[in-house]
Amino acid sequence: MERSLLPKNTRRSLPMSLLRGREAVMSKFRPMLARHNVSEQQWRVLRVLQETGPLDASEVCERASILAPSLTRIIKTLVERQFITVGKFKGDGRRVQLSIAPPGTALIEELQPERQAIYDEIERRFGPERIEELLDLLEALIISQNGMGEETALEAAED
Amino acid sequence: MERSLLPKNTRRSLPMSLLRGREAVMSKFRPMLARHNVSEQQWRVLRVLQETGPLDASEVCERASILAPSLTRIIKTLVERQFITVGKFKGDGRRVQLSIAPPGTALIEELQPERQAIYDEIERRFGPERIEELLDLLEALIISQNGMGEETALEAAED
DNA sequence: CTCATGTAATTAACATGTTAAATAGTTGCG
DNA sequence: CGCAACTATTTAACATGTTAATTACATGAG
Repeated sequence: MERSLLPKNTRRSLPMSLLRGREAVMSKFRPMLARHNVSEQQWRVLRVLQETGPLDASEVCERASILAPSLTRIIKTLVERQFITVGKFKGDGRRVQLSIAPPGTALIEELQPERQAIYDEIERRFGPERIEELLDLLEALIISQNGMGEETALEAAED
Repeated sequence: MERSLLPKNTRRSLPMSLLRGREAVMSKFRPMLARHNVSEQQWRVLRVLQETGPLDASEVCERASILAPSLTRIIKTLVERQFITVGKFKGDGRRVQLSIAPPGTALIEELQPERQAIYDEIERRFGPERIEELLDLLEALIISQNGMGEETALEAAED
């Protein structure tokens, strides 16, 4: 059976489409975050800590899809603004324990209604069923490509 | 009919899933680009110019999903490496005309086989039909959210 | 023609992405 | 115990994302 050729044009490219799709969604949330002087990434860190409870930095990186050097910088600003606290991780002196602080929780709760409204509008335009379909496909995509994440397909194909 | 609530957790969030999906795919291409000292964004500029022919900067921004200030910097490095050339745009002194140069074309052609192999591997793991499904859904998502791109859903809902 | 307005590109300033290297603490083996 | 190898985090250096301001040119109303 024949393999597909590469995407003919950049409009039909998977990385480009994922990027533009993300931008289409995030452009709705960005103004809200900007009004509260919180970056996307800072917001993701807050949400992860709120949702999961105290975590070490590596876990936050994993769950928020942020690289460790970026997180180091983000931690500084979030601590300065008292949205999170940094403590020692019990039993391993290398790790740091990150926890959300009351002002962080307050911010999340304050933004909750507007987040809901934005999400509703996105859902209304795109359709609730298609959102679920898309989330399912994305999850399947991620699972299908994981393992040997950083080696090239060429190397994998040479096994 | 009831509206859906916000995604319970960050794993099922549309922006996060799109980000992780893109990362899952790009991690396969990144090593190839790194070996040739080309960034993702530089590569997108080259591909757009190769595919479409000479364009002004705004068009490249649009097609490559790169903001104008980033493109200004990228142009400098691509010109230094002689991958593109910058000329005057006929009939409008504000615009610049970007064109791919022979070394740029050569790079794209040189990488073509490896790109194909990587793409084939991604397709093999995820499934050709699901790739098309995903691309269709992403296109529909983008179309559904466009127009009033930078206003908030709250404002849109207040009409 | 002229000036106010609008647009394309650049610059500025700061946050984040990204890879490599450095630091500090941990673990296991002899 | 003592050291080699490993792991978590940080730092460094540079590219890009992002918004606001600036510059240069274009356009249209009067």
